[in-house]
Amino acid sequence: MAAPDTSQRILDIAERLVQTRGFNGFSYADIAQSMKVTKASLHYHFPAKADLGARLIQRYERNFLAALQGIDAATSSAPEKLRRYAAIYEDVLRDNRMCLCGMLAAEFGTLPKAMKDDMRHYFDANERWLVGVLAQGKKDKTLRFSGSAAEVAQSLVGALEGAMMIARSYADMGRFKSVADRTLASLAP
Amino acid sequence: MAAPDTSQRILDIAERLVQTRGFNGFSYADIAQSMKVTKASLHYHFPAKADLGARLIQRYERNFLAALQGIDAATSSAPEKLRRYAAIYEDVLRDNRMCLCGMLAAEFGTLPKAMKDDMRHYFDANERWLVGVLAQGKKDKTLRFSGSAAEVAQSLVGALEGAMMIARSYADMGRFKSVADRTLASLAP
DNA sequence: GTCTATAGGTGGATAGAC
DNA sequence: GTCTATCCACCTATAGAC
Repeated sequence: MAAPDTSQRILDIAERLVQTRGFNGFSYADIAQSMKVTKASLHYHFPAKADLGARLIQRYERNFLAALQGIDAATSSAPEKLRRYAAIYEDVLRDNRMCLCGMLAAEFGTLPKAMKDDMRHYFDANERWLVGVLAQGKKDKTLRFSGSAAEVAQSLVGALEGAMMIARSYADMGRFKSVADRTLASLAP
Repeated sequence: MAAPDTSQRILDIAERLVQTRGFNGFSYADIAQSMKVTKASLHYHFPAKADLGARLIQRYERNFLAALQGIDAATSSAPEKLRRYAAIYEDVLRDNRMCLCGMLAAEFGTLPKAMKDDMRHYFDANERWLVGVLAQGKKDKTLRFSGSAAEVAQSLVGALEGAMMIARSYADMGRFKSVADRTLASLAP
């Protein structure tokens, strides 16, 4: 097993920094110190911070979608899929991180255009998957809800992101779990 | 009516900046430019940025609690109180702002200790008021929910903050309204 | 209270040697 | 690919005149 290449290691460290401190809350100096290289080396891999940011979101979405495919492969029950979906958020929070794109949503006003677009692309993909699960659950009567699946998907994402953000400020996992459980329970038939 | 004093005008401008760009997304130079004074003048009123941040949260909480008292004075119906509570968020969002403390929750990892404490104080006060409304609604059977009022209050705050944050990224008020309506409807008896 | 001037630090970014 | 050295813009903050 080769060591992960430098670009990937940079992304790993930058990802954690954005998730804990925000895109405006870290600098190349932070990454350089953590990797024991100079700032100049980092600019070889990612010329501008905006490049780093965009690549960060793209990789995050790719990994997230892979996790969703993993859920699809592991279970066919709609309620169980939603539980595992919420469990992904829970794992991120347990690591004291915020969702990358939830964090960027707060900083939206200061982001380069490309990052704004990539961020929305992430939420769109997210909600498309949820709409599929919700439609399936409604069809086989394992889920019940009023309104469109798209509206419910938006509510779910918003509720989980918001609960995550606040629970992190209280360093209280239980707070997140209780909200997640309540939210999923509201879809029980 | 005297013009608002300088400290208040600084707070007004800083408040909007934090709500749109985050605490790490603006500088004294931004305020100075907007007020047509020098940065040095600002330091006379708020020696350090951390002082400004803390006073910002304290004033925000005071104003928010006053708005909640206004709701209590205007109506005695629990469901109507919740609708007006959500309408406050909606008004903030319509102005292209995020909730001040929702924004700070994202930046939590980088905030001075005093600001962290003040921020949680805001959410605590917020939830205390909601718990009162929820208890009243349960008692007079105008609201129905399972679990404790405290859990529901936390879910409400999280759902509204999260929906707000994401809707702002899409510049889509409808997105927020639909989530808020759904969330309140889930408490109907 | 507000100004000019400035200190001392950090930000992102580049040139050019190795 | 990584380094040293450096640029310049910007940051928070202070001293001292007015």
